[in-house]
Amino acid sequence: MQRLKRDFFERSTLQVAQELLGKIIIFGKHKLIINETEAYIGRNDPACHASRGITKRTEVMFGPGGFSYVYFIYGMYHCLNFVTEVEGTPAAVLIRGAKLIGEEEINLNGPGKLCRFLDITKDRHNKIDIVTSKTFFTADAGLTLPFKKTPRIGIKVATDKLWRFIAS
DNA sequence: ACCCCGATCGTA
DNA sequence: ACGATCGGGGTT
Repeated sequence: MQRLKRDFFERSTLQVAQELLGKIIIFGKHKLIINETEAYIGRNDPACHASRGITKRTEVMFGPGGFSYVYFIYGMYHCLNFVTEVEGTPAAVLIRGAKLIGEEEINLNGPGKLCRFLDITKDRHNKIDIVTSKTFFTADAGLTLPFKKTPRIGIKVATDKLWRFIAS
């Protein structure tokens, strides 16, 4: 198991989003395999929070890759992203689905469900450097999963982009 | 201070 | 197909 370093995240967001499939998230005592992701890329992607400029919420996306971006949505749910690209290029990969390893193999399909299960909140888990954290990080277990590309879910713009990647 | 909308989910 | 539920961000 090789921990993912800064240079893994500071690359093309589409590349990172695809390669994150099959990678491992270590979150405290939990281990999960990522099986669904979406890419949100910069100022010209109207679905990307960062396309409306830098705010308190989105500032982490403008920083270096390898940080968590956790936001609150619909008054009830949190969503987990990993920031990609180098500092100054705001982009991130939304973790839409993952499967627990070891313990009961629950499929956490949906970004809200994933965060609810792991009790991830923006107050505690936004802007964490997952390249250096000892309790929240990602790793390569040598697994590559075949996947399909589809439009992103739950957005009303840029639905022509096939930027959702789901293990198949 | 006010208003509209949202990278969701469970139920119908 | 729809409602729950409230923070974020833009506007006044």
